[in-house]
Amino acid sequence: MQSSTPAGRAGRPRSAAADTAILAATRAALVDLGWSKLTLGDVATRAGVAKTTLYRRWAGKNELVVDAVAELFDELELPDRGSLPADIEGVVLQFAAILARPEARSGLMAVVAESTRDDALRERIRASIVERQKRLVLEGRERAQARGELPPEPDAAEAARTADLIFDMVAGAVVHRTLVSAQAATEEWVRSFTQVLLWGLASRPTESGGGWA
Amino acid sequence: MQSSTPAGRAGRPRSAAADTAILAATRAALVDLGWSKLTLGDVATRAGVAKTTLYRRWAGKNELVVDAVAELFDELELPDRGSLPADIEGVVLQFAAILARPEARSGLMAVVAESTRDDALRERIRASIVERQKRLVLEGRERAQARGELPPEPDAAEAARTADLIFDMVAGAVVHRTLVSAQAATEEWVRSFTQVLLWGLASRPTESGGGWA
DNA sequence: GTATTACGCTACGACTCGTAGCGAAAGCGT
DNA sequence: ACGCTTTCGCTACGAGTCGTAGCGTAATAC
Repeated sequence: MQSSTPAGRAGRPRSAAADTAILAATRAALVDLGWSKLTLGDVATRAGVAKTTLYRRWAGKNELVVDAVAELFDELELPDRGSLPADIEGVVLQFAAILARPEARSGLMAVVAESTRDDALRERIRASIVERQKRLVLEGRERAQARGELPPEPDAAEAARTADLIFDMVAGAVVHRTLVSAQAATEEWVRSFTQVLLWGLASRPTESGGGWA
Repeated sequence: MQSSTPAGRAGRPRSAAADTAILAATRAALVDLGWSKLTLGDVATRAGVAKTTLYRRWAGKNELVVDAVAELFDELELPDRGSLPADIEGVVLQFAAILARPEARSGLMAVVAESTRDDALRERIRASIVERQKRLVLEGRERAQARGELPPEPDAAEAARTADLIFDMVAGAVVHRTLVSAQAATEEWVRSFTQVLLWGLASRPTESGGGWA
């Protein structure tokens, strides 16, 4: 016999308020201290919970920061600006605005760095951030196809490869511009970037050889 | 009266061998431990020097890792493959090969993350890695112009902006592909990426409005 | 009411940090 | 050859963080 509660075990349930408080405290600590000087003890104090509570829910600093940063990117949405170039510019500007926030800057790159030696962490990042935001590429393409700006995709595998390429180019360029080159992704820059991306994509063959434009 | 030695102060000179040993030991430690678990004491032991010697030469872990990683990218060179697309594909593949090495993966992203909160560190990265490798973009453009594949640049400022855009797109996309998406930059991927980049750039107006193609 | 789980708190050994102090070693200039 | 200057290796140190264990209490399901 199953219990009446869905997946509920017996006993005192975990406080959902504590979760949100901890994640918010983590972001605040990232702003004040950055990743390397962030300590779990400090986060616990800021959140008003015991350090042990933190260790009961997260395996370590990496996992905690991934979850704290992942929430930031959930506010991304694809604005309907009327045309594909305008849509892309809009979402890129949103992405740049998030990366301009210190809690995203220091946190995101740090966990990516750690993930190069931790497969489980990399998978956590992929699932909770990367794959989650790839929706924007897919939505954008669907909307452009509905507008007639893009042709339908004949080959599903090729379409997936193209989506991956776009995502790597967009996210990579914006991250590199803002974090490595340390220059703001201004509207002018975004416009130039979008133009290069779209014209370049227009040249892509559908596999056989010729472009579709 | 100046001393005869160029910039030499009196006293025992610093061992150049120690520098190379320390940087090599740092890369070895990055491979074995990654950035977060790398300790300066361990590096000193691996290099066969005292921990105090290390602190006399570098301010901290960040600066040390920047120097250790920067050396990796100095082996990049622009191969002459006969055409601009082929040249780009060649250098991108080299870049991807370096990023495939664990000492580059974990080290580079970690110091970039730290640099978001440390202006001096960011400047050190910019000078010793970013600006240093931007030469590849400039060389590639010059060579393509000599071949007649690209027109001469009328506006120097616009040319610099374009070079920055190219660098952000190339480095960003490769880094994102290999480190975040965690997929190898295969020849097929590099070919697709290069095609998009070049076709996109071909569309760029020289400022007035029309493309030059 | 009872079983079960989460929570807050304290304390702990192990480890790393960055620095200070010392004597010895290695060049530089005369 | 000789002193001057700087670096080097070594040891030791207080401060801080880590992750865990143990305990009594609080909150929920049955």
